[in-house]
Amino acid sequence: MIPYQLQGSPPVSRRKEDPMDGRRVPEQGRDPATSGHGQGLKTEPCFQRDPLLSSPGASLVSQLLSHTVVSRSLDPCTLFPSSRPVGLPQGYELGAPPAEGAQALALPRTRALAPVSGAGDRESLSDEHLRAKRARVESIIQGMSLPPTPQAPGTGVEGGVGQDREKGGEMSWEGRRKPRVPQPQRGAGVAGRGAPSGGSPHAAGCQQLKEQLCFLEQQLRWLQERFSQVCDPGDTAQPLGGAELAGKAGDRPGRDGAAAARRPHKAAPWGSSPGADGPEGTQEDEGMQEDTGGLPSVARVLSQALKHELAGVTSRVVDSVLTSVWPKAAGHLLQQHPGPGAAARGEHFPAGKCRKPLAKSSPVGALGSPPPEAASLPSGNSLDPHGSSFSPTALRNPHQAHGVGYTLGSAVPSAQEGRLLGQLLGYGHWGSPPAPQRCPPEAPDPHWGAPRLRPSAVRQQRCPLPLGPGEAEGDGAPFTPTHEALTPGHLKKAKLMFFFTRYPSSALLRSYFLDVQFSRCITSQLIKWFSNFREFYYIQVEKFARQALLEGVADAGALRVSRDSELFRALNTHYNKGNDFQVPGRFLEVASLTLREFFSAVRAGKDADPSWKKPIYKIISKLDSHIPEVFKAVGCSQELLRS
DNA sequence: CGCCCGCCTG
DNA sequence: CAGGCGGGCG
Repeated sequence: MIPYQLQGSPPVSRRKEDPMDGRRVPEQGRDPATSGHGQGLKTEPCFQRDPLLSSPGASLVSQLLSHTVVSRSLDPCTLFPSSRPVGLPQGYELGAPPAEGAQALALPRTRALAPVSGAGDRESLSDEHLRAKRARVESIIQGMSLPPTPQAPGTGVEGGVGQDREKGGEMSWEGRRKPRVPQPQRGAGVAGRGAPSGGSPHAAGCQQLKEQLCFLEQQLRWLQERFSQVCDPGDTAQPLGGAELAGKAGDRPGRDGAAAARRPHKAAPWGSSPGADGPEGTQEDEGMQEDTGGLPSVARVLSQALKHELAGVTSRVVDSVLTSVWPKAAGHLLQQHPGPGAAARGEHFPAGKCRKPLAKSSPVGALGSPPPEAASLPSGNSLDPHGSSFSPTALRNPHQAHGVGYTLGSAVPSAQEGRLLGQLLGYGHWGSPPAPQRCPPEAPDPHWGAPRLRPSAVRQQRCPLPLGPGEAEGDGAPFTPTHEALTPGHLKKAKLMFFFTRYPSSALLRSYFLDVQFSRCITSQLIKWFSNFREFYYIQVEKFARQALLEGVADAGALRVSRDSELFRALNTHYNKGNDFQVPGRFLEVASLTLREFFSAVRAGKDADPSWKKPIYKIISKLDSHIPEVFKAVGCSQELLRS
């Protein structure tokens, strides 16, 4: 009726927001060197600016070890007793074969925790092992996340850094990103940049691993958290069906209920009032309360199983990292897997103007470059939503640390890592069989990530340790064909990706949907999807912004999107139905900013201008962050459906 | 001209 | 979500 006429009527045809002039603005975020297209397009070499990477391979490891400022109670020395990073005296078997290497490192830690140095009864030490391994992963991740810090293993710097991290959540969002942004190519005089920019060979791999680890850790904790919620007797009187619960926990009152319980106030729709926040803070490591004698046997079993699996996987991840980060030690083992998988998948690119095989340009890698304009963020208080057990660094880094465009070699981290990580996340099947994989055959990987995504596995109550012969690889062909059309699984994946990127370029899409036979049609569809996602997103945000305004909110800065806010729930249920994915904190920041922008704009009456949203879109378009490589996992799309 | 964005409609 | 449309950009 009216609509049509309005639409056509020239006068003030509604609000004809034109696409932002910076059309390619979105690309900006992807192009580390520039914010437009100015100079460097695919300038691979230039991006290796990450401070951490700028140090020679050897010292890289040193840093990993020396920066071991573990969260509370963990003493670096405990983790790495005699192993002195820098010199690495009697070559602490860092490069030792995977499994063993891990053990070697783990033991000391274990001993520290349990004087019962008895390496015999592993069963009873499982917990310690788990913790130890987790601690190690954390420390490594944290270490990698930390600034270059001149080779000062045990200097006081550590302490300072550590504390800083503690406050990580308080640093302003822009403050965290900004630093690296302005950095031109050739290291300016920035202090931290002192380190030479050597060891670029492993740089790429390292960066990716770092990034993936961060992401991985988040997901792991997420899993654990959810797991414990499921098993927690107190968590509503849900029948201990563990498995089934897991699947629904998300939508159902189960989780939300629990959350609500923790935060009764259920603040205003637009978010919780400042100060009154500390989301997961309370139940911190609910997972830590583990073996509480209270857990029903079934739960206990599940708990144990999960712990064991976690331990194993964690251990492997660590090995993987060490191996990649410190190839020298890894001996021949290392072999810079340029990703045969990548090559193999490259063929998926149809003719036309498809980008070159991932092998080089990797628009993806170029991604994550921190938006220069991030400064525009009015966001005063940056949040780190969950000041909980999460190591702040782990949370704040995945999106900024990756910053520099690494990725020169394989855009795909190496089928191996991809696999491991992917499986950890439950994206179990892999179409990339090639992977020269070094994963120990006995690796329980195949089952990993299953706990929640594949209830059946849990239900069977497989024996804790290794793999349950039951469904070994059995289900489904390991080969994922390249789809001609987009499937529901792809849609789901796209939605999750939206949490990282609102304005993906077609190139990026192509690089993340490797199991799809791209065509103009497919590409358009994907782009359309994101367009739709955006539409929904902006509509929601605007709605809440207006609501906040009506409710008398005065300061835009008070607006915040927390995991408890209605807005978040609205968005989450649309992009993350089932709630089986931990929404990256960064998304909350972006959403918060969007909310504030809308709020301010509306309050200022700018909405009178037909294209008042344009500026906002422009801002938001610059906030895309790098999408975890895991999403490239072939089969990921399919697996997602099952969850 | 193709690509993509955003809006609107179904 | 998908179509269709107008529109800006390279």
